[in-house]
Amino acid sequence: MNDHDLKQTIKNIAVDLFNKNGYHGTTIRTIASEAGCSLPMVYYYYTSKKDLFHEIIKVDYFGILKRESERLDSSSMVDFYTNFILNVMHLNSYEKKIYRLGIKVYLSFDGDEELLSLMEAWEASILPRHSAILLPHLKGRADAHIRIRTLMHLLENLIEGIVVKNKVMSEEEIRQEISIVLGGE
Amino acid sequence: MNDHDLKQTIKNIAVDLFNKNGYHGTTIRTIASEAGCSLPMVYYYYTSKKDLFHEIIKVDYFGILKRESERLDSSSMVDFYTNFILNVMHLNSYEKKIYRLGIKVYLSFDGDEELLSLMEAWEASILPRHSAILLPHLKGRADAHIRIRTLMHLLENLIEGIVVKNKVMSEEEIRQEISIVLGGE
DNA sequence: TTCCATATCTAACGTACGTTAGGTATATAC
DNA sequence: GTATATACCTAACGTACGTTAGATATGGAA
Repeated sequence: MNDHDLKQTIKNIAVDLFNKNGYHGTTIRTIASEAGCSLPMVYYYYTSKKDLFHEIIKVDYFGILKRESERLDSSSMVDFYTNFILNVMHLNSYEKKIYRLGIKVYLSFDGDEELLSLMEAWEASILPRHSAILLPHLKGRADAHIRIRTLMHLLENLIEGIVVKNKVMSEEEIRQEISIVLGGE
Repeated sequence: MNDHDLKQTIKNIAVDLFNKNGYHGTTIRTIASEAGCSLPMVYYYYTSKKDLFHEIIKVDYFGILKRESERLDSSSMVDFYTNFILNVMHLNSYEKKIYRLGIKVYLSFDGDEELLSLMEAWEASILPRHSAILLPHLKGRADAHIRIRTLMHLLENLIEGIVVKNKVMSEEEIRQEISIVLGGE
C-alpha cells in the first residue's frame, strides 16, 4: 500500500467518524481499526488528532467553499442561486461529509476557537459578496437589502437541509423558494 | 444544601457543558467539580450520564417546544410568526441553552438514535400544523404551499441564528423577512 | 553489498473515563 | 437510645484514551 492510499483512507474515515461521533467521541483506535492499520500509523501521517481535524476544515472544507463560490455564472439571479444550491446537492458523498463537518464547526458544535474564528471571517464576507452580485439586479428596489438578507437566511437553511439532514429537493422546489424571496426579478 | 438545589445545579451545568463540549467531551468529573460536589453525587441524582442527557432533551427541550407552540395568538400571520421568533429570542439564557442542545440533537450532531427519532416525529408534525394555520390566511393563492414551505425554512434559520449563534435581530428585521415570504398578506 | 528513506508494527506510557463500594453525617420517627 | 431515609464523601475498579518508544521490513540508490 502506498502512502497516498493509507493517508487518504485515514482522512476519509476520520471525516466520517468525526461527523457521526464528534471529535471527542471519535478515537484514534477506531480510525486505525477501520483504516486497517495500526494505531501509530495515524501518527505517522498526521501529527495529532487535533491536526487531523484542523486539516479537514482548513484545507478540505474551505477548499470546497472557495471552489463553490467561484464556479457560478448565469444571467438571472434566480438561476444563479438555484444552481448554487444544486451544486451543493450534487457534491459527492465525501465532500458532503466535509461540508457537514464544516457546518458543525461553524455552529460551534465541534472544533475549537481557532477554527470558529476562521468560520466567522468567512461568514462576514458572505453578505457583502452577495450584495455586490445582487444589488445591480434588484434595480434600486426599496426592499433590496431586506430581500438579500432574507435570501441569505433561506440559502443557509437549504444548504443545511441538504448537507446535514440529507434532504433532497427538486430543482423546481428550490427555484420556487428563491423566487418567492427575490420576488419575480 | 437541599436536594432540589444540587440536582438542578448539576443539570444546569450539564446543559452548559454538553452545549460547549458535546456529550463525549463533557465528563462527569467536570460536572461535579463545577457543581461543587463529589463525583458520585451526580450518580446519586441521575442514573447515568446518558440518562441525564436524555432527560434534558425529553423533558426540558420538548417542554419548551410544546410551550412555545401553544402560546401564540394574533390576528395577522406576519404578527403571529414575528412573535413566534421574538418569543424564542426572549427565552432566558438557560432555556436557550436547552433549545440549542435540542437543535444539536435534531441535526444529529450529538445524542443518539432514540432522541433523533423523537426529533423527526416532531419535525414531521411541523408542516401540517403550520399549513393548517396559514392556508386560511393565504386565500387560495396559487403559490400558498410554496410560501408556507419557504417560511418554514426561513423560520428554522432564524431560530437557529438566535439560539445557536446568539444573533440578535430587531423586531422590524424579523417582520420584514417574514413579510417578504408571506408576500403582503 | 551497505545505507538511507519510508512504511509499518507491538508494546507500553501516563493519564483519564464512567461507575461502584463502602463508609460517614444528619434529621426524623419511634 | 435505635432505625431509617436522605445527602454526601474518599477511594478504587475496570476500562479506555492520545501518544511515544523501540523495533522490523522494504525499496531504491550508491
